[in-house]
Amino acid sequence: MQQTGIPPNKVTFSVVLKACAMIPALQQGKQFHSDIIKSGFESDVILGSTLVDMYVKCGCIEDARQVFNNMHERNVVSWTAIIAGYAQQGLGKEALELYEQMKQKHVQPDVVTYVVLLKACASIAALEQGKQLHLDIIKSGFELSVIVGNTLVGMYAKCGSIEDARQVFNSMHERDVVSWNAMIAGYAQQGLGKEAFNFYKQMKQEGLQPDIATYVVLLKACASIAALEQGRQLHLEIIKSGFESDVILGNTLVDMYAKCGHVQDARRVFNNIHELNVVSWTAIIAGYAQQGLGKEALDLYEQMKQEAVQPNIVTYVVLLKACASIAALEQGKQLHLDIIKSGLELDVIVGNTLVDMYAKSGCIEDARQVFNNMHERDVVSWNAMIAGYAQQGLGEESLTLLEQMQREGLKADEVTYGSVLSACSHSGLVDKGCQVFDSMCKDHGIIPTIEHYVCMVDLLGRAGCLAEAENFISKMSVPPNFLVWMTLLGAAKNHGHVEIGRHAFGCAVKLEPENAAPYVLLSNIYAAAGWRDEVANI
DNA sequence: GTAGGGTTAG
Repeated sequence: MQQTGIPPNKVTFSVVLKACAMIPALQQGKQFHSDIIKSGFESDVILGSTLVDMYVKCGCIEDARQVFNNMHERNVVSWTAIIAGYAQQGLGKEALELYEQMKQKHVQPDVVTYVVLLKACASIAALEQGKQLHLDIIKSGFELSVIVGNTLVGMYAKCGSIEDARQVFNSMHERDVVSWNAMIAGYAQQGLGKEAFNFYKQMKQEGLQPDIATYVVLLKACASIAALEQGRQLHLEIIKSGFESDVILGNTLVDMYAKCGHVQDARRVFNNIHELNVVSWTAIIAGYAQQGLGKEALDLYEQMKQEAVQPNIVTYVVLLKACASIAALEQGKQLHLDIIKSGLELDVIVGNTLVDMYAKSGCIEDARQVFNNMHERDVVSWNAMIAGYAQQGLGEESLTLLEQMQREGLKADEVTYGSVLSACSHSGLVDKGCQVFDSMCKDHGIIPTIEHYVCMVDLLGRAGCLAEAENFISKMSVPPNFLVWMTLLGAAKNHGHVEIGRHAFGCAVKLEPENAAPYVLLSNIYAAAGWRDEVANI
């Protein structure tokens, strides 16, 4: 067209931008953007909205925002396009903030706006805001739309409120296969595999045909509860339905078999996928890694590279976890280089996984270096580093990091405190550990888990404060479990404390009468004390 | 003849 010299008009540009969004093709999109400016169509509201959508679909939310900010005129479509962009990137907070601005400008939301806002809530599990939107939707009468109903079901399910999802589903005037899929997916996400299958049965009874997404969500339900037999049954149905060549379904089957512990079956499905993509490779690599077969996982990575499939963030995370599980430091370092080459080292999740890999491989200095070089750190980053110090028994360092993290305004969570307490215990920092525990409960409002209690008993017990440990157990807000008593019993053994040992033994045996471990420890205590008859008796 | 939306893979 350009060769014939016919000048493109607004409609032409609109159509080609849509093509760029579909592929997606950022470079060509940018070229058209500059052509639009040259042609003087810049201020057209339709082209502006299309440009926003093109940048969104190409993953460039910043460029989309810039176009949006420079628009002379903005209507509901323009606002919806940019809000959808933030929602798709998982930036639900920013999306909801834009909605507030939109209302201030007196632009009325329509059905599509509500759909993308609900998706924004789903992306950040903002249940309260989702409920408020639900009320607005009812007021506007949009709840009769099937798409709105389906989105509400998905929003409630992703926010963890499966009851609300069910209520919306039941009240819907019209349902299609997506409605059923959304409900089944909701149950699968919550690990409620049985309910998911009940819905599937009901769906078929009502005469609806399952589609590819139905099978995908059902297989996820199987994976979540390791229901191998139902997974096999579905596999047969998929073959009968003719969907077996679908790559997404194939990848989901690989994942289902792997999560059910049948990596051989996973491999068989993998070998039959016609067009293996990065997800297929990642799924099978993750399958081997989850089974503790780190070497096989790394071998597959080599094959993947030979097939010229480009790994992405998820692939690297899975591979680093495989390295960490077998402490394969050399391969981990090689992966680190590959990650730097691919430009993905700035991703927070990748950084966190690198810290964890180095720490688990015993290279605390390398872990710290990655940690220091990270551009952005979240609570997981700090937890990974602190856990590394805890594993090395470096109590002071973990305490310093806890303080530093709090100074930087991050909230330590139960995982952080678990690591810090464990580090204190291994370093003999009794007073510090007790202070941290008190501060965790009183200043930070964290309810201690049984793991925290075990740590505290270990901390006191190791230091020889057995009476304090026993007293601590008597004041716990949850009933002490077997491990708590075993920890006290172990401490009693190490410090030759017969009375407390007997008490801990009695409580442990009450909880797990079949377990031989308490008997072994108590007999050791008696033996050390020279009580031969008691040893024989036990 | 032109713009934004629902379920679904690692």
